Amino acid sequence: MRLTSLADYAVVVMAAAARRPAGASLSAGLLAEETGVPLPTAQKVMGRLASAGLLVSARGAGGGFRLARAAGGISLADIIEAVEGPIAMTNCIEGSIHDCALEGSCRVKPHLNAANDAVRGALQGVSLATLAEAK
Amino acid sequence: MRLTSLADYAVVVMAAAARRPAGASLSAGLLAEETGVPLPTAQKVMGRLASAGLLVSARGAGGGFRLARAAGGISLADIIEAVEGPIAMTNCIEGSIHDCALEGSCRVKPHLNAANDAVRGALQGVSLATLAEAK
DNA sequence: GCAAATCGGAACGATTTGGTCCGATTAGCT
DNA sequence: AGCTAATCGGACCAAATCGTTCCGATTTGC
Repeated sequence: MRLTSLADYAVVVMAAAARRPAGASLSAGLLAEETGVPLPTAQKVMGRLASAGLLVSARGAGGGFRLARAAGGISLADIIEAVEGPIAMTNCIEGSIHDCALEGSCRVKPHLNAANDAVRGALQGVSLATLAEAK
Repeated sequence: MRLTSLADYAVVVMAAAARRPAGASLSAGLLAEETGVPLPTAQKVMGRLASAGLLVSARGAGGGFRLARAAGGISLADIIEAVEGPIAMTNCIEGSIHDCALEGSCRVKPHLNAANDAVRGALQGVSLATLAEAK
């Protein structure tokens, strides 16, 4: 139940981006310097955020990133899923993966499913706009 | 945001133990056979559950494990913490660890703290008695 | 006193993760 | 129009964690 360092960095970077004027072009170098995240790591993180559709990227000189949606429309769950993959406490909750030998006779799966929804709901309730607030 | 396989197995084993009459002596071999969890893995998991205080163990022939408390007094969060360690989404939330270079100037930490409490609350709200129900 | 059964901890291999680097692409300037 | 500089995108490699297995310590029952 711990999120990876990359996801942690992703939250920090996204919050920094949300504090900037909307529509401005943010380079990975700029946000890395502002947040203190090492540049190569920031590049990797922002790349994943872009391919997940949370950031839109522009290549070449003068390029960079910008938020794909308003900060209020991006949730903490979105950011975590962009970097870590689907939020599923167990493999058997993800629809496509069935590598659990106990599946079929497992008695606890439905309960875990409910718990997973509760956790996911808690993370979906936190918007990027909130994360960017001064506190 | 995915729990490890060991924690997953721990939930399955604990639910199986809770379905048995309270006070009975359950050996690792018995629960392994009943749940389908490989025996060596079940041993390791139950060892951790015992040292965390969720199970009490008795050594020697005729020994085994039994629940330390009633099933209603054990939460899903307890089981996960016994196997995985404290539920803390980021290192900086755990009090004793301070290996984040951003700490001190980090703007998002208080918000993550609130999110962490929400997740933890969702897991504490699920009791082992519920998990042991037929569905 | 002996033997069987069970827990406890240590060691190994595999998978995932985190970090770094170099190539592809595009705008802006000369 | 060509060139240069800046920036993203993907591939590669080291490190840590996780999962599994095995063997030794301990205790009851005969």
